[in-house]
Amino acid sequence: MRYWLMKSEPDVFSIDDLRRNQVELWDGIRNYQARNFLREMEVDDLAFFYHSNTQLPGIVGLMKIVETNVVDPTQFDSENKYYDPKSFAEAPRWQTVKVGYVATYSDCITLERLKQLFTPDELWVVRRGNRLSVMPVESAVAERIFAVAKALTLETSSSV
DNA sequence: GCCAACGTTGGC
DNA sequence: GCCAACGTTGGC
Repeated sequence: MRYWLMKSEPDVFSIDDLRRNQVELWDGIRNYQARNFLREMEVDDLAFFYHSNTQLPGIVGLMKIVETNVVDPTQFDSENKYYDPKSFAEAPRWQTVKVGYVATYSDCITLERLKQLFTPDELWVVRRGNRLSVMPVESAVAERIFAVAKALTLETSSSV
């Protein structure tokens, strides 16, 4: 089982939207490196949900991969923002996954916090100028993120 | 195949 | 809103 981090702009699609829908197709990825990671995903892999391009960027929750190698339908829809006229049904260029809601953390693990805790080699999202929206997270790093999430929850509940 | 121009991402 | 990073496009 592997761990991942996936970015989304909360104005477009947030952890609250995923909680409401429970399962969602992760569409619109049009970067080959990100797509290659999507292709590597397996059912039951876990992915951190990261809010980007927002007031308080950071990890806000957890999701699970529920279906893999899904052809992204938006590539064939000329009305869609993610339409790719160079992709053909016989050989679709863009595959993605369906994700399932697992949890929302009681507090956002902010980018600022992540930068304090992890080196750019450990967690790519803290790399300066990083634009990749889907990336792997090593197990040991994932475990440390889980520990931080747990500590935040305890902090919150004990301060009430 | 090189590289300048351009567009997008995303933190701040 | 600014701008650094960086992927993509297109002329040559």
